Amino acid sequence: MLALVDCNSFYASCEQVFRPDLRGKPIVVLSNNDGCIVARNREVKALGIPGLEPYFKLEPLLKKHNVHVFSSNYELYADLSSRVMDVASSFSPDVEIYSIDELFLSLDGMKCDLNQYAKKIRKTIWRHVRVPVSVGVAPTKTLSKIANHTAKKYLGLKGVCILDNPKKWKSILKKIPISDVWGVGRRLTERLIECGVITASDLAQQSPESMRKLFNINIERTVRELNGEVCIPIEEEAEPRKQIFSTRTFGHRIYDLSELQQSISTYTTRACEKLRKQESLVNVATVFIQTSRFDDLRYLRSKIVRMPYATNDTGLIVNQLNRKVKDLFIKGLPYYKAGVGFIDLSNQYNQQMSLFDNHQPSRRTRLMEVVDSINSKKYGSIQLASNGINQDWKMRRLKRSPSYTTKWNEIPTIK
DNA sequence: TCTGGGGTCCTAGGACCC
DNA sequence: TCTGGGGTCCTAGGACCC
Repeated sequence: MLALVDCNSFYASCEQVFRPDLRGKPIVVLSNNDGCIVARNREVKALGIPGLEPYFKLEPLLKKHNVHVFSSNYELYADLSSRVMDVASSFSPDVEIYSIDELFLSLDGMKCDLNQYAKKIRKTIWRHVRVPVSVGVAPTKTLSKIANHTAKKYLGLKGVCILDNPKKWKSILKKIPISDVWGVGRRLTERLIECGVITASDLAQQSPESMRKLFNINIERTVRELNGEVCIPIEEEAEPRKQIFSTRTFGHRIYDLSELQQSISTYTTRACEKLRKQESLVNVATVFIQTSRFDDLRYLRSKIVRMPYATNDTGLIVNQLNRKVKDLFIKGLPYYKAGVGFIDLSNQYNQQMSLFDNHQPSRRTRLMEVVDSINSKKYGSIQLASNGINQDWKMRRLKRSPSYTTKWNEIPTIK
């Protein structure tokens, strides 16, 4: 058996941890740049306010209902997330942290009442971190997602749902629309409904082989998982990413090549940190700049860049990419977003060397290690001048709450 | 004043070469 | 009148997740 522990409207719950006065009040959290609503708590959902909609469109409605609005505060969420993960991880030797707000726990070999155990997980996390979670228990990841979804939906279940035999999950699956199944998105929903597959139960009854032929191997896995057959195992060691991206929309439209290059330099720095963390080197990268799809002048161009050798050297990569930005840049356009992606990676310790190829000088490798170790103590202590000083293009976060747990001068005080 | 997320993986199709 | 292969690289965009 497998437990999926998932925080309830995580970002909104984080905003309440140090603001007990907001308990029971409606709260939304906005995406980067205060663009879209990305988290709504139960009270907001009850008002019928939709998620992933532009904030400026819903602002009047939110004001009318006295909804509390927060910019995203990733410093706070990341810190509270790691506390939730620490506490939850103490309940199983085998865990997989799946995203910032959810993790899978293997309960194999546990000789205990699953319902009692799930309740204890929930209660302990609340006591230690003051973040509410729901726990879904089932034999496969896909079913535990459904169990978790059910635990959240029916208040009477008190945040816990156990689907440990076919009889239990079969009756639940009939009530779950196909679009709520993990791995089934908007497009697949349309196509499945055309085939008469409306509920999760309908999908579970399809033959896995024919689903593979009609769609792809992932749907086959979903069908099998809905029947209790494990196809997607717990991965304790995160597989290294095959691609690494860092992209952002700007705080406002920018027109200036040097500002674009500052942003590319900053995003490349971030991508390089992810790259070194997973002990990879980049062979091929891509860089893009674009205008908004809502502006009259649509422009999106990207460029593939081959590195002279497999590298994790921020300085070298920034230099290579910023040269290409110059080629992509057209004067006079209102740029809205830019980004970099490392699309061909190899392992740092498993390089196929050639007698004549260049490779990264070892002093550069050591330099990167030193930079990372300095920045691990205080992020941003040391960075390239090419990132810019003022960074006027950076995103807006006008309604950000304090970083209560990660900045000395923002620690809450008790009067 | 003006506002519209970010990340990973995958694939269709065009350009180019032989 | 319309057709005629195979491989690689690159770009654009889609699908899904949170």
